[in-house]
Amino acid sequence: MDREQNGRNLTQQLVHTLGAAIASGRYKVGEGLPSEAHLCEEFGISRSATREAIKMLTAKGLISSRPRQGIRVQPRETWNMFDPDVLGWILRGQPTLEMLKEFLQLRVAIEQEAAALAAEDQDRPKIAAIGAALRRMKDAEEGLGDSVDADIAFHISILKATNNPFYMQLSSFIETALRVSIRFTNRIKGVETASYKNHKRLYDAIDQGNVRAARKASDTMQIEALELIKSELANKVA
Amino acid sequence: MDREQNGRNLTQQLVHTLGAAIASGRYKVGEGLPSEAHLCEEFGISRSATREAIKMLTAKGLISSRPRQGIRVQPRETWNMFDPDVLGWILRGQPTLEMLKEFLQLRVAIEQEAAALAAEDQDRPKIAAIGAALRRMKDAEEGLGDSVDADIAFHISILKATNNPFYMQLSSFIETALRVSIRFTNRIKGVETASYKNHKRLYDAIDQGNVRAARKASDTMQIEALELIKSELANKVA
DNA sequence: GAGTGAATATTCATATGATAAATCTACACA
DNA sequence: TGTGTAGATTTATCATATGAATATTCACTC
Repeated sequence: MDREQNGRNLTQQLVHTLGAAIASGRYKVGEGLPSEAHLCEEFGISRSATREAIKMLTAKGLISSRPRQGIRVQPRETWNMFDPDVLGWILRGQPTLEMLKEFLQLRVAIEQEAAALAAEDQDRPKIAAIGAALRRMKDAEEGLGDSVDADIAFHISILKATNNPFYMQLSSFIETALRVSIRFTNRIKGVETASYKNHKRLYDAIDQGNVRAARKASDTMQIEALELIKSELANKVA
Repeated sequence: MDREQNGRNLTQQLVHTLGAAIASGRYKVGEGLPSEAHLCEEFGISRSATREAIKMLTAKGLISSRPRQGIRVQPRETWNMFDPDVLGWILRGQPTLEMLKEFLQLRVAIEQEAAALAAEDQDRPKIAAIGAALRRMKDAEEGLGDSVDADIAFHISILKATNNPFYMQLSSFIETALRVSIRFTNRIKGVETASYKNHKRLYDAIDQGNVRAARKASDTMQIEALELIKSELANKVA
């Protein structure tokens, strides 16, 4: 194993190496990974480090480990899909259009309601943070700063403005999903899709506490992207 | 530590003991847990077992561990709230009304869209499974079987009918949230709140592929509960 | 006195070897 | 054919030693 990989320690490195391998399907569900002893040899590290990596992957639901049975890949239903690492491993591979659609179907649900909650909650400092993110998007349109980062920051700031820890916790999920989606849609359309106008409409609705308008603005933004992907999917099949 | 705790091995036991302690707030965020060596002594187990438990909790985002700094409780934002274990530890404690409200706010988003997706997708076998769960609810009303279990099975079957792995993965989240919520609302109202009629309306909408009606039926079911909790919250404050 | 940097001590990280526990497999036996 | 037992394999746990990282302290310089 490449011991220079980032600043991570051995255990972390192995976790990411194996996690990515499992997510990519290199090890099939149900089948076994190499045994503990075999992994040590393969990566040239001690049993402690290996076992700790195995335990971390177990905690994320990717594998199980029992005496005499060995280490097995668990069915995907038990994977902690909302764990940022797991999500990253899945997406880092080859995100299929199908997968992108599934992401967006969840984003539609989450972000729409988040916008509504933010509008309802009226936490002024946090709404100000949304405004700041909006300005960053405008700046980005004029070449100042990265537009993808600004776009993501905007969406995250809305989640934070819900003051609901569950929505806040979805930040990393949304961030990952969004980054992949944006890259993908930009590739399809050949242009940047982030539209300042749509985002401003959403911000204004939240700022004014207009729950219904906030929900609608969020919905509008996402349905576009979802339709795009669905039509791409249809093309692929045809 | 009680070595007879379930069939779990030492590491698992320690994970659950510490996880529950952290979630309950026994160890404050930012502050340190006892050091590795101290934990070994306290629970009478070896360093390997202790370290593996620490790694599992790290993987779930509850703690961090660095040389010379020790083991620290991470801020709640980094906890994997959607990990069934973490969620269980949080709820097993004393779920506050506030927390219940937050759950429900997420359920509203998820289940509403899930119902819409199920109606749109029209996966007949899975819709049949929703019908079966509905019948179990009816039976439960007549004293055959547990009504809470039947209620939960109904909601889970809708998630499965979306054919979207992200929604499916939320099953355990919804199950936990639902079980706690039902117990709570029943206590408040002094009666069973599961209403067969509402659930049937939702099933019919999905069965007929009526996306709009499905969304609305799901929404109606949950807004009721949310309003109940909100008014309880208002009472408490007053 | 303030700031800088080296020495120190503490704590986690890794390695290794030994033993225990779990459980699958196969074989002998009824 | 079914059942129980012995053996083999693999993870689980323990114990101990050494390495690496870093917060703290304190002496030193300006």
